[in-house]
Amino acid sequence: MTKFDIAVYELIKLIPSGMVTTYQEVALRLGNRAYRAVGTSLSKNPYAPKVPCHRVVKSDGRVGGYGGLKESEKKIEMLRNEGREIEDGRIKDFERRLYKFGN
DNA sequence: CGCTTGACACCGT
DNA sequence: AACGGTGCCAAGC
Repeated sequence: MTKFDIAVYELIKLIPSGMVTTYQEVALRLGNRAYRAVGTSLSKNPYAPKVPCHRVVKSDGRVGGYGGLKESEKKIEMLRNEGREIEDGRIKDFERRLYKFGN
């Protein structure tokens, strides 16, 4: 557990239910381009579901990994339960559902 | 230290 | 559109 991890978790807790954001958005909000590092931190997320890491997806609208796996139906189902429609691993109307952190 | 590994992103074929 | 290579940054060993 590092400061970086904490920072990531704190940001992700701000994502409203039903919204999603990207690894890139999180990294940019932290002031760098550590999107890979963001994913690494989430893969170790000890606070699910307090930290809704399932709401963090790839910048192209694809769902991405969850639970330490590259692919996860679990993540998709959770997003569907929040109202997102997902087709073939990709969120429909992704751009419109994207939550951006103000700086 | 230096090298490798990711729940990623971007660019050129 | 699909692939592969390269860049990015924190962690682990």
